[in-house]
Amino acid sequence: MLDTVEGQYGDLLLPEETGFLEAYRRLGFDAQCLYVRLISRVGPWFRELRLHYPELGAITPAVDDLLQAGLAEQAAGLSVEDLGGLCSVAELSTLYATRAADKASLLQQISQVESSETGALDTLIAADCARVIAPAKTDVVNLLQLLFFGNRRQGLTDFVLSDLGVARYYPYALDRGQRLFPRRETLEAYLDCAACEDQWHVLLEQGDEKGIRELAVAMSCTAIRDPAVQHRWDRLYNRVARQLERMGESQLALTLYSLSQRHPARERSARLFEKVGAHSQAEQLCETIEAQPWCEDERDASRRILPRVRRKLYGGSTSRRRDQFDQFVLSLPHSDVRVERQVAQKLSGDWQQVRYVENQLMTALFGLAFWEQIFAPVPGAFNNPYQSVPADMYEQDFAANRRELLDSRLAELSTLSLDVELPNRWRSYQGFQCRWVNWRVISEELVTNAAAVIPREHLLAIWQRILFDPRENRRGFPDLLALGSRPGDYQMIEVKGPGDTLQDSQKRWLRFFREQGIPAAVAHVQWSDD
DNA sequence: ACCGGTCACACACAG
DNA sequence: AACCATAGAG
DNA sequence: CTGTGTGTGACCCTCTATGGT
Ligand SMILES: [Mn+2]
Ligand SMILES: [Mn+2]
Repeated sequence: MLDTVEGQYGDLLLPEETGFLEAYRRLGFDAQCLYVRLISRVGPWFRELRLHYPELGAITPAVDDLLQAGLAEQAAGLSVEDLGGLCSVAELSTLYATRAADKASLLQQISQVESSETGALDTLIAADCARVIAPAKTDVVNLLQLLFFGNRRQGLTDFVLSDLGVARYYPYALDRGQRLFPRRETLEAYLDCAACEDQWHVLLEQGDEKGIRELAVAMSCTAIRDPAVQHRWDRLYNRVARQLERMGESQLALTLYSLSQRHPARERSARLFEKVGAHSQAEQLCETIEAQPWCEDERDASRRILPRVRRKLYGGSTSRRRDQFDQFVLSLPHSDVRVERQVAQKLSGDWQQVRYVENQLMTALFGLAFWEQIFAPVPGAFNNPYQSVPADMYEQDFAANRRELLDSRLAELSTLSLDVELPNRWRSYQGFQCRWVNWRVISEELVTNAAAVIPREHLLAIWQRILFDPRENRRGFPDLLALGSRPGDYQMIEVKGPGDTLQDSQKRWLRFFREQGIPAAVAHVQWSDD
């Protein structure tokens, strides 16, 4: 990891960071291993006496090595809480010759005895005849990890899971010359946003409303953001503003939403305008939205809000035509089994098979059909070898960034036999991590059957719509897929129990299916026993 | 980004 | 003794 | 009746040693 980061980002490392690289490389092998062990554990403090790593030989020289290199530090004091983390109840009882009902009260007693943090530490060191240490420079390691992975979620465990084969990643071409952080300033901008996110999480967890307001004000003061991290800020704006809404801080929420260029900022703003009685502003914003919606979900929301607002402004009534979908009603008894399963069971006599697949099947077929395009080496798409999807998978320009690739693949798919091609793809890629394919659920048999029965034109239409907006259109598929034995003999069925209604994403797919002549229906369940 | 985000769904409430 | 949560491991 | 908001549960390597209650 260090070599990769140095190669890719060596020029924008600070002296402390290059210093870390040198110091680590100068360590003996055992000390290097120990350092990795320590930073992988909770800590921060460790009793040297309790470090058992048979593969490392003696611990003491390794610790000496780390201390000398400045990659570990000795404790100068220990809070009673930290002491409790390092010692079991039995050990504490012996150390302080006391007993107590539970660990908490034992520590309570100890805090009476120990007047200072050095006291607790000295007691422990005297008993252990060994040091208490913590790994140092962990913040530098975090930074290097960020540079390696391009995100803050992944870390050393991803190496292990990959080595073990628990997670296998498709060997896509990775261009380390393409940098997520071209300059130090980009990195710093990312870290600024990250710090703000952390602060937000803390405040939210503490329910600190005053702190949240202050954070919001601070966020709204810096309006100029590095474009490379703008969408990160937008996500944070939306989250904080949503919380401000709940706190009744409409104005502050509106300010943050106005800085965000990410759904649902405008939808929420329109709702807020309506709520505070600024109907003409709500109207204006809805008109803006409908002139150029950021996504279909936003457009749908606006179409609900705008007529309502206009009614309030100008009176009158506008009748909205309701969606009409193919539907039927089923009577079922109450049961522990999910309604979807019950309906599948009930319908199974009419079909070859009825599968409860929800979003999983169509997304999987999409993933299999466009695997090579998804994993194509588009600049910036892959920052590390452990990704299950390109970085821009859910961005608006995913398809635009791969236009030619996708077009030629679409042309291929319109001539290939899909009931051969899709199972072939399944076998080629089986087990490789891909966000579109849940291998646990999608069997080769299911892919084969689906591809044999669902007409090519239907699949192509569905895939085109997914490509149009991969973020939104990967959800909302009906619960059930009923397959017959002949091409074209199938139906998708959305099950609705009593009190459940179609969601916007579900309506959008159902409307699309209706337009395309794709067989789909809604099964309304009523309880037969009440 | 510190077990969170995403999805489907049940339920409550307002008009 | 039975049970549960957690950390650490590959 | 519709449109909303809110809260719940399931799902994301898996096994085991340890320690606490
Ligand atoms: Mn469902
Ligand atoms: Mn359903």
